[in-house]
Amino acid sequence: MADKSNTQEKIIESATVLFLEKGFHRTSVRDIASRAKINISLMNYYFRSKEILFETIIDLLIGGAVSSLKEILDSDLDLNEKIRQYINKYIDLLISNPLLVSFVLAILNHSPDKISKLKVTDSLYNTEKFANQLDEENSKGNIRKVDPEQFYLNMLSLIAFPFAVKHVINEKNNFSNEAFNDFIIKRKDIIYNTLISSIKP
Amino acid sequence: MADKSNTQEKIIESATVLFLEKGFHRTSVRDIASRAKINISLMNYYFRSKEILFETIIDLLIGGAVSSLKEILDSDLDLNEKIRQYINKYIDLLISNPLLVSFVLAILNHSPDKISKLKVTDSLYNTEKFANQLDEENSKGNIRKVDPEQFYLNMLSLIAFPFAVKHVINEKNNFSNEAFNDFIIKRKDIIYNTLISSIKP
DNA sequence: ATTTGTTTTAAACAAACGTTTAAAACAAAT
DNA sequence: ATTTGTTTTAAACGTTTGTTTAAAACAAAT
Repeated sequence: MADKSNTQEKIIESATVLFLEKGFHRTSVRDIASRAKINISLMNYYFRSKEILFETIIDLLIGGAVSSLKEILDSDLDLNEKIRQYINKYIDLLISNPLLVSFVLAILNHSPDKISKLKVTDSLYNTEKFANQLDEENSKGNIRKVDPEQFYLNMLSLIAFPFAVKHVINEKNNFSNEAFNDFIIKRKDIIYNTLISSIKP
Repeated sequence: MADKSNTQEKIIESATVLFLEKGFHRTSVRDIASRAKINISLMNYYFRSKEILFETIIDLLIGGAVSSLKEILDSDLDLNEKIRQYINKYIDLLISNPLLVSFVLAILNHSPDKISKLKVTDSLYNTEKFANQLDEENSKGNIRKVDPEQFYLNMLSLIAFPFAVKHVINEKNNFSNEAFNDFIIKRKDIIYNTLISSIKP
């Protein structure tokens, strides 16, 4: 038999790049086929439709990425250390795939129904343990009283937003991709200090 | 003569809503025409192309919005008061047009060339005065030493990002649009305190 | 009443889209 | 050597896309 796995992988690889770069609607099946150097029909042969191919790739891209973040958030780590590790892991993850933020935001705003069925939901929605931890630390007098929902959103905003405006940041500061990464890596400490000083009693 | 201005406005109004909701590529000229209850050809009669109509609307939406923010940033206000006013005005602006963030982010990532020619550039790029102010306040010993670029990005992230994930926030917390606005208005103080406590000496 | 210039209309354009079809090419099993 | 099942191919499918055309409708000026 012919090499099924090979072409299937080629389709996913090419489609992933294109979907990340141009989004769903700007990417045509002919784009995908020509980049993967395969016949157009093979896209419908292996995946039943462009839509299904897209959802497959969403799962591949997002599913694995955020499950590791949820682990940290649900761990028994000390609050400060948990925040530190969460920031570091999240930023490392986004540095290795800087288009992920824009990709998710695009899906969120063009087809919100798609995201709620996906694994992102579980990992972004379930912040109960972290919220309880914040409440408990406040009861002990270790930190100020905060709305956990707002605090978590602050953390997420400071981590993710810069990747959504990467183009602007780079143009404004004449950054190369390496300079952008340096700038982002510096943010690990900055975000940590900002968040910690905002809850210090 | 017939009512030229009326139809032109109808086109802009309808196209604005659709572009904001669905973006450029998901909005067809037939969508625009049927919503404005006009003939398809009139879109090409008043604006030469869908592209030009889109750029016209970008200028209308963004141009006016951000120029008022730049005024605050370039003013001679005391640092704390400037930060306070900037946050408040920005959030008020986004509450009155909650789709603006997603709209700009979509343009940024699908056609970055478009945004650099626009008025957003001037208002987002020129943060020199604000940066100098931060440096000066540090020299006086009033605030900690900070990278102005990072601090400004923090401010922007905390303000804008929640609007980019409005859908997720609402679903997670069972928020109505009013509840979301309440949640966001509470952020005015939260963001201010977070930023100020991060630069306190 | 006729001319003039502008606005609106219906119809069609070529191009691109996602998808389907039916036959060819291929490798393994009988 | 032939059959079987899978993979690949070329061509066409019917829609939808943005845009153009040419004629009609219209209001104001002569």
